Amino acid sequence: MLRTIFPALAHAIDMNSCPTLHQEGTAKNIKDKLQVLSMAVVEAYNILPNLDLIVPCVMNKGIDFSVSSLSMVPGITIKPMLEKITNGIPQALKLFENKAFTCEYKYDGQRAQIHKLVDGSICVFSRNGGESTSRFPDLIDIFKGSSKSVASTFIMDAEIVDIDRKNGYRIMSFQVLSSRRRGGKDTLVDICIFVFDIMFANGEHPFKFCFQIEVDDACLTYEATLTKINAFLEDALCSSCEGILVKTLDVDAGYSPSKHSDKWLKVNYVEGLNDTLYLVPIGAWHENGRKAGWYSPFLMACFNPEAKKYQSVCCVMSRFSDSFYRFVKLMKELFSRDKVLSKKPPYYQTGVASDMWFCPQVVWEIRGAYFTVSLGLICITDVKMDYFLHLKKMGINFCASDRSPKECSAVANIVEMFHSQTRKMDATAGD
DNA sequence: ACTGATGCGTC
DNA sequence: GTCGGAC
DNA sequence: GTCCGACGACGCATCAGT
Repeated sequence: MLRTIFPALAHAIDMNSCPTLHQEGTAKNIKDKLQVLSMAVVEAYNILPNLDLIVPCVMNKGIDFSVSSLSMVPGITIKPMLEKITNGIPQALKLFENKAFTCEYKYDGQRAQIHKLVDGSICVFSRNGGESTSRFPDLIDIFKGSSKSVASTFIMDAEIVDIDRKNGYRIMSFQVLSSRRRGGKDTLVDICIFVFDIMFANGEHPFKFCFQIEVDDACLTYEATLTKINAFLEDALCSSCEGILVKTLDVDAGYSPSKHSDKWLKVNYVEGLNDTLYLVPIGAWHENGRKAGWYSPFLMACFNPEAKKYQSVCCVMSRFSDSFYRFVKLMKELFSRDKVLSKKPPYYQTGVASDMWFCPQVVWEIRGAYFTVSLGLICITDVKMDYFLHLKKMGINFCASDRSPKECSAVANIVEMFHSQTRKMDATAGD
């Protein structure tokens, strides 16, 4: 839409409202002008995604239209600024070489754009611009109680996080936050709001102004900086955060709506789990659509030597590249005919009902960045019955290892890995 | 009143 | 949110 | 390098069938 419809719209409006345009100057000149206009319309849409307001303005201003022709309007969402994903702190440092920057925790919650309208009411919008005011009556109360005299209107960017105030202000996972009853009234899940940007206040656009800051640590060596940020990331992970955001403070710093901007960098995992998991595919679901005829996801299990049972650990997701499908036929041989069991065997322990069950045949190497834990189903009893561990950011080596199924990872190993990971995932909420 | 399938919105 | 692929 | 559509997990809400 940004690269097709809006430019076309801008051209159409302008050709219509300024018929003499194509008589002035060279073709290239006109093309350049329209290019600039297209960009301006796109930019305007990002801060005011409402064509009823943009179109009349473009018609009025013609080729002179620019983003400053319009203003944000409390009540209409700004397209949220997005961060660029990095694979670790060294990459972030390289991108911000010779730049001033700051680091923040990246909380594991729900993005919220909070508006105070001219009539004084508070509205909450989600990342996708949907209104979710009714889900957070307690947020409204907080703002009603605290912002009366500060600003008549504002638009701010925040993260809503679940916090356990009765238990040492522990920050709970997104999973717990999302278990809130919809439509208000929920006393079980207490929230906390971390505001990290103010895009609009009392009719002004603070983000248009450059930061005036004093730079700390300007003389630190690369190694010292790396150490310091590593420690900060460690703190964030220990505080149940998803990772950290590294934000530039340079002269071009500012809010860039709708951009996976390289002004914000996300570092949310470092190396991945130290150990590879060796898991056995014990079942699978049928896949539809483009991948019809193939299985996904696969249900993966580890082994419990005491109980002599395979216990489910996670599903292997279906995100296979097209090139992978060259091996589909080969793989299918592994899971067809006599290898398919008629029903779930007693030595498979899982609460999941997959479409089909396989004999334990092969071991796949699964790498992951960290575990999360979720409601439902079953699995690693030491963590909690009725919870299901999930590996995030998985990588799979389908070449399989040469281990036999019984030599796959043991339950105890996986539980130990879960408990020792830096990022703390709460497994006891809701009790 | 319970259950499973489906829908919708979040990440 | 991630990912792969088109541009 | 950037953008965008197609995906996935997972929660509650809703509804049809029992």
